[in-house]
Amino acid sequence: MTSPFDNLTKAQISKLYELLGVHIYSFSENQEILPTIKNENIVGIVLEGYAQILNIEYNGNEIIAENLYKNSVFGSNISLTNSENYQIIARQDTTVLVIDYDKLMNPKNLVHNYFNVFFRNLFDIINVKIREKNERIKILEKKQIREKLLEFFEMENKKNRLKYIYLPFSLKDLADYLAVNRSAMFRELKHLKEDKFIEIKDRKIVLLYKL
Amino acid sequence: MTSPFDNLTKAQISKLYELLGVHIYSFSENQEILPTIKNENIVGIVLEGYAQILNIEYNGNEIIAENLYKNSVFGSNISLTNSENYQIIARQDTTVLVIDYDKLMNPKNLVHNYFNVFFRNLFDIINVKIREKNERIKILEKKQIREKLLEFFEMENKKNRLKYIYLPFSLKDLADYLAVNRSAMFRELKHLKEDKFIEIKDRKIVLLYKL
DNA sequence: ATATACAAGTTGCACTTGCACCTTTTTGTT
DNA sequence: AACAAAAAGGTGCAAGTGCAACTTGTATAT
Repeated sequence: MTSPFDNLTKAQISKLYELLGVHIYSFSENQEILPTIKNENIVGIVLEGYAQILNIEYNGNEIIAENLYKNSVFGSNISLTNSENYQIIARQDTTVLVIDYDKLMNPKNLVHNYFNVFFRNLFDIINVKIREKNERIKILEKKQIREKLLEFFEMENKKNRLKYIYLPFSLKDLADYLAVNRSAMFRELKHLKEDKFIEIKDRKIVLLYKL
Repeated sequence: MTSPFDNLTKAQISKLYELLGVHIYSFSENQEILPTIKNENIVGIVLEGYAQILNIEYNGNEIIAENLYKNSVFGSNISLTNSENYQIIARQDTTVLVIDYDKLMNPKNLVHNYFNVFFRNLFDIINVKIREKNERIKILEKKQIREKLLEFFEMENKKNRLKYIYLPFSLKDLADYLAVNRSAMFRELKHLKEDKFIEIKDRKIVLLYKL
């Protein structure tokens, strides 16, 4: 997993900070990140901690648009839609580095090798993000909960090639990820158990049809 | 809209081609693109024409994963999932430039300014792609067809700020984009008309609630 | 002018899902 | 140990949706 500062020395990172005029902000747990500069064109990098991007719907519903872990990259041109109806919340004490997008894209930067190394790292991180989004879309396109679940199992299974998968989050969060009603998903999981497709023990799901 | 070769002279593009050892392939209408090198780690750029990435489901269903127009960038690490169940089909006579991903990411490239300019263009193009995918996800997360439609209208409306939108594609394609059954979507459009939310004339949809 | 192909539009019906409202189990806190 | 809070698990029911099977409209080609 690439980090934004891979292959850069401390001295180069300092120079990079200066070149891009970065700002570093710290937020405590449950604090809103970047409420004031939200509508500006920025790129953020999570240096420490854990935060979430939430989409806020007209009815007040909050949907987790993205999880931001250490080294995650986000920003108006990267992970956010052009809408204003979102919020970024620190879920732990979190440190964020903020770069002005125009400064990042300034062609003059390209003469500095340390910048180009950094930029290449960003490219790599963003590519991973696209792959994740493609996976989610492929699941959400499925019309039935059973199909969504099986597609999800298939994808998780491809990552470790075992006959079972470990959920990286709670079943409740899985329902959100699949964008289906939680109890409807539970019902479908029960049917899958009854049909001997799967067995569930806590967060371990055994894929019986893979045996 | 950024193209991969913005701000590069013909001479620089030649040097770039040499540096990256690019290959250029031509495909005729309805021909499959890259059937042989599909599983290799590549980045493709559409130089001319129009193609589509199709996800192929276990039951043979084909879902349009992405439209590739001129200057679109695609590839195993960019727009494709890590599955093998997809196909890229030329919908017109199409010319594609292919770069080996490892060659693209070779740190030695970073000493060449023309490479860095090119790389920056790719970054820009890919960011647009992420924004598009975020928009689609935001729509697909909605549980009801009506909500999906209204979210779609909202997003299209934000792009031109008028009281109506022009569909960029057919209603059939809209149903695919929203990942819902076509006739169920028609039914819901009819309800929206009956409820005086919208009026439809061909591909022009008037948003009555915006008036 | 006729045939062909495809998008648009419609309808009935069975099945799936969301939702509201429960209970039980697990987890964390004082 | 007692309590609160959250996750897991469950159920009835109404509403929504997918699907199949149509009709109508429109454009293109022969």
